[in-house]
Amino acid sequence: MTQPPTRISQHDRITEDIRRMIVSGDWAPGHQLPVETAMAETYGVSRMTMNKALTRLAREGYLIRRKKRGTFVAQPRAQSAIMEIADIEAEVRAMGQDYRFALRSRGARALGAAEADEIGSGAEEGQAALRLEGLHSANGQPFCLETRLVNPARADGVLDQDFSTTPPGSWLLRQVPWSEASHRIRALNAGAALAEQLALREGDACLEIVRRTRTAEGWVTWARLVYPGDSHQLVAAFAPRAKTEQR
Amino acid sequence: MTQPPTRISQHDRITEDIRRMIVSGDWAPGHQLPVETAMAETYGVSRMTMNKALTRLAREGYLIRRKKRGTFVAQPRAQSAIMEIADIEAEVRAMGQDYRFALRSRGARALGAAEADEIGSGAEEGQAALRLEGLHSANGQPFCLETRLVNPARADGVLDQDFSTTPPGSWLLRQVPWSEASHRIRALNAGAALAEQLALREGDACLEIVRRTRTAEGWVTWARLVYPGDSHQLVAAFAPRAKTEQR
DNA sequence: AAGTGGTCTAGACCACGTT
DNA sequence: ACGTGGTCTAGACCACTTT
Repeated sequence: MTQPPTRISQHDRITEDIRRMIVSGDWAPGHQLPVETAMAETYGVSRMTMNKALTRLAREGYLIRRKKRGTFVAQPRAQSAIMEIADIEAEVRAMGQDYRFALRSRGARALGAAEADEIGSGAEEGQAALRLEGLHSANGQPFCLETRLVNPARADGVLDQDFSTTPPGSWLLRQVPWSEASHRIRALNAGAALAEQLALREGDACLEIVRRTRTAEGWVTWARLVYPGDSHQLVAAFAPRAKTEQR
Repeated sequence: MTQPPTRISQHDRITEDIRRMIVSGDWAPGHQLPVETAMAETYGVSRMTMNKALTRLAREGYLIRRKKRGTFVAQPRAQSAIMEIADIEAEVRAMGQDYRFALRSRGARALGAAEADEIGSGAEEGQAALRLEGLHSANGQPFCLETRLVNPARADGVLDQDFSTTPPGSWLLRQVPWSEASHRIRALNAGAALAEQLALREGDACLEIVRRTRTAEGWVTWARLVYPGDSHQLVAAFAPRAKTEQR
């Protein structure tokens, strides 16, 4: 009952073993696993340890567990996947390129009705907001045009902050901990103004990402990021094959 | 020591309690939590139960735990987020629209060098592949043009399958359990052929998603999905504020 | 009624990293 | 050396669901 000289924990070993059976197809979706106590005995561990592995696989979406029914291999999720949207500065630096941010315009003003509606999360017409527009560039080339609205009530000191060369996103990230964000991605044709800012021809395809950030207390910031479509792409590596943490 | 008449488990209650402290900002990033034993006593549970809650929060990315150092609130991740890419049929139906798939072309042939390179995951020039092209439509309007390559060696029976009205994605999902996928998203201008297929004007912006699917044994399928950029958008709701399952 | 997973405990030993 | 989290156990009771 003593552990062999391994560095890896029992429940990790068991978790990986079962996961391998599933992803290799040896255990097809719908396959029923032995009962917990039997598997514990098979692996030579206590039921608690076995339970830890099975519970984890269930939370990750590989298994479905039902009382009295048993434990089954889950159906893979319908062609869905997960895409990470990275921080712009980190993304540029990760490519080994020089990163710059330049503020183009700045102003404080009240929200319009359409803006408040777009922002959501309790934003109201007439509410004060800071509006910023700036350009992210990589090796001197336009990389992303950012338009941003910030709620001064949810970001203390934002009005005193100098964003002339520091992107507001980075500052906000440090100041407003643990906010939530929603995203929307689409393609659009560059208009005249956009084309000039991004050094494109009018009509060129661009990738637009709109990010809305909030805390439980209300909206924090709204950001629109526009990338030249031919040069930029979002990438998600081979990775999360199971569903997200379900909270 | 007996439980009060709650339906919720202790570790879930504790997990949510701590999570709330973090997302509300009461515990800022970097904040050090009391030691596990002390917190267990505070909550009136055993150390194992306390550990379950803390371990889970650490796996979800809210906490960083270091031996001898202690447990700390993590820094929020750099402006990253998670985007789900849904199944096309489900997506259309979710909008309450009529879904159709129509196969445009089909053929079996050997992979070219460039194709094999693009597919990756062990795909080799000269390897047999099934090539499919079809159009997904919603309420009779072109919704997405799909170009797909399938590895017959990894998808038994695919050559005998009739995809004239059934999208290959749905079939593959049922046949090839628990594969992994990587994704790439970008914007592009519609060429003449693409514009005709999607009923757009030449030059209109489109959203392109390339999905590569594989199992441990090798590549399964490669798919290119092109959406009219102005009508389609990817959306990720307010949700995963913590990092993905780390595996 | 019975079988299954869900939860919880009290105690123990270990690995690791700082001191 | 010491303090922290990491892991593990043997046993127990409960909740849920099907028979």
